[in-house]
Amino acid sequence: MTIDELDARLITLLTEEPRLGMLECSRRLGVARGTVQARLDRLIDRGVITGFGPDVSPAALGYHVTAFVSLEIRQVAGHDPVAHRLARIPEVLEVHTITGGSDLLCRVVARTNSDLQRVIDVIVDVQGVLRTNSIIALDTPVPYRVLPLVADVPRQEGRRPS
Amino acid sequence: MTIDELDARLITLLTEEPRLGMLECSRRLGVARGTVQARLDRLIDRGVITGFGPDVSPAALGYHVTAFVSLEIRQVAGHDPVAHRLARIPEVLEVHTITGGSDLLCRVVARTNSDLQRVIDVIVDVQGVLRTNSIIALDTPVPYRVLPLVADVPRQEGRRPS
DNA sequence: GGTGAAAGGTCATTAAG
DNA sequence: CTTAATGACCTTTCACC
Repeated sequence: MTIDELDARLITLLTEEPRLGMLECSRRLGVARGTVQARLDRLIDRGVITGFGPDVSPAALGYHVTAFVSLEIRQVAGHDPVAHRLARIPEVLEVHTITGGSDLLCRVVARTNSDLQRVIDVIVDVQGVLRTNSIIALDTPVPYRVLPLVADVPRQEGRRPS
Repeated sequence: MTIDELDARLITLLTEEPRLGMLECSRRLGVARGTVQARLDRLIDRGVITGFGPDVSPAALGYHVTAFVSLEIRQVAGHDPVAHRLARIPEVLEVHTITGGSDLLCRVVARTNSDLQRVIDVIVDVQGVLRTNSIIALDTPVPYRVLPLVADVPRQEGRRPS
């Protein structure tokens, strides 16, 4: 249940040049085209690759403010109902249930700081939300990425073959 | 500097069925193929779409633990040097500079809870890091998504035409 | 390995801001 | 007048059998 070095190279290649065809991939990787196709299919139905969706930048859409909002909620029948209501807010990009003093952590975007106030007001109005605490992301020196992880997996396996 | 309804429909379509060709897109959207291509190109070089990379699931690679680690750092000449060093750790998927009591917020993954301890140890060893505080994400009821936001932008523009 | 089907580019025409 | 959409044509390239 893991990936080998060829898989890692394939993922890396596809990440760097996503619009590459299978044939081009096979040439660059130095393997047969059928191999590439088979590897890709396996990665997809093993759930390693979940999709090829276009990556959209909220900032380019005018949402220049990112914040992490932690919520305390009324804990009745699980956290799910609150999370479900939060999911209906477009500016809420992500929700986690967490350990520590708070119950939920949301990643939120807004057009401006005062727009963030509006979004937070919407969140506070969600039934079951008791308190919020917001932290603004001023800058993102390391944007989300998984490539280093992908490249690392085969090396770890190499050291400790399962 | 925003997107219209056709752009939103195109992004939505491509997100739901990423392996669609331009021709198929044009058919589904009811516009000419050249239009789809032109729109896509414009979205890409306006920075709205940043890439088509394969979405990799860390969980499928064996990294079942996600945590948010906030750091206090020695504030010398900017936060950049520390962030730069953090970027060399594969398990660190994301780094933000933030407001509030801490200076940096990292999204981190690990194979297990005790593996998380190892990763945190690596982070603590980074030069300039004074203190860490970790919050584990137990569950993710709303995984990262931008589609609702994308669908919302044209509607907002429609209401308040610029 | 061959074949049908797209991608990707250019162009002239037309429409709309 | 500028910008965008359209349909037509063409060549290269790929996906599938």
